[in-house]
Amino acid sequence: MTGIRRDSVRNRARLVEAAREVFAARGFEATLDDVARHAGLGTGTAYRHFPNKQALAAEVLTGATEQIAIDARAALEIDDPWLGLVDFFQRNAERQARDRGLYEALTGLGDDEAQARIWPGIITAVSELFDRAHAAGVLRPDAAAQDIPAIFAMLGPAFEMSRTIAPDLWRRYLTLMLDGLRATGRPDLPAPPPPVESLPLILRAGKRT
Amino acid sequence: MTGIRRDSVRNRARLVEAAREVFAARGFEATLDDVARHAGLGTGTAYRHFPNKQALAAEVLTGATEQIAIDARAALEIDDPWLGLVDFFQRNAERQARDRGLYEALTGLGDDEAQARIWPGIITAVSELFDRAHAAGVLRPDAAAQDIPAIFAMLGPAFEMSRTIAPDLWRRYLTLMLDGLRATGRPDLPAPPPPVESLPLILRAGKRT
DNA sequence: ACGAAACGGAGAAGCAATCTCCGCATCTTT
DNA sequence: AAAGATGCGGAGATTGCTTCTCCGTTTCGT
Repeated sequence: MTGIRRDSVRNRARLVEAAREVFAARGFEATLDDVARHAGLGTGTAYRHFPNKQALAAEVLTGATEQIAIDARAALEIDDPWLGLVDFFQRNAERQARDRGLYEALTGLGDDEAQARIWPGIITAVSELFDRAHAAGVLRPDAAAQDIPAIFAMLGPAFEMSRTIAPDLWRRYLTLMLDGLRATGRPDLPAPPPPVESLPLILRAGKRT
Repeated sequence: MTGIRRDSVRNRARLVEAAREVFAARGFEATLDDVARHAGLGTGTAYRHFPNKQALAAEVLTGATEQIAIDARAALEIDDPWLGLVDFFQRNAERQARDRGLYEALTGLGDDEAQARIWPGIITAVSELFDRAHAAGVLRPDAAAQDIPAIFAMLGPAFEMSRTIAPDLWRRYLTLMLDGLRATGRPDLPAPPPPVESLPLILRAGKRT
């Protein structure tokens, strides 16, 4: 009887690491072949360790996604309700700006179950941030927690620009939107926020069929 | 010698009309076959009248794109500098919300020459709107004309949501961003606006290679 | 040194879009 | 009304991917 081969274990780890880098840089459009090559391994090896791209992606994203809800809770520790909100958005935007795969997983382009699993937790956690800010009167009264996925979706193009133009450019546009969210005597927002049931649709919007 | 056949002329017109509808609804991902079928014609007919999809798209977009610069000039007729700016954004967003093909043509996903042809005119026209608003002190001082394409790019996801959730939803997020642009004692924007030379890159960002 | 396990990468298989081809239908002209 | 020219239709050839398999060769563990 033979034991577990050391090279096999090492190659699996290399694949995961390569996938992390490749998906972050190019999103899920990258092929498993791309990942394998980047890991210095053959295609066959990639397919022996993972049945398909989704499986590998799932492995890579676990943790990255949990982090989001953790961040939301951390933001609640910050005393100033406004700064807490800003902190949440900045932390998460920062990650997504660096990781295209993460952005795609959170908004529509990745796989569906992942989204369904992740967002409810985020919304719940962030709703508290919103409630607190509303109570303190620092957030415009007509802003709602349902606006969060929409805001992240809109940041997507800003992340892309950041990649090609200047790494920090997204901060400019996030600030613009956050300033729009502030409560300082401006007109009411037109149109109600999207209904909660349509959250999945918000995220799917833009997904090319 | 034979004259021009009437059915041929009519079919060409039908194709253009069908293309207008199909591209508006589904963007340029639609195939020429799709357009032909929607026109009630065969694929071959489509390819006889237009060498390829781009040619048809060009025909459909002429006019729609000129309209934008016209709108910008019209907005200058409005006395209130702020309202003029809002008017410009709203008119254009409205068109793009209804016409996915137009949005794609203006931002990165369409064909490149079209963009190069259109944007300079827009920027020039809108720069005046910005200058006027800056002079009146109604626009945050650190906002620049280069931010316009970026803002439109970010509205893209909002347009998609509007299509699937509520037709007016984009107004909510446009207002959010415009409110962020307003001059009412808020912190400076981080990161400078993208340099003018990088405008094409801004629009290309998000274009999948 | 031997057998089991894993590797590599060419290429099979599948898929989707673009575009061609030619027998058939429809027009215009006389 | 007949004839020739022109346009139509849509099946399928072509092209360009990506996904995934297969098996001769290499590397590992005992």
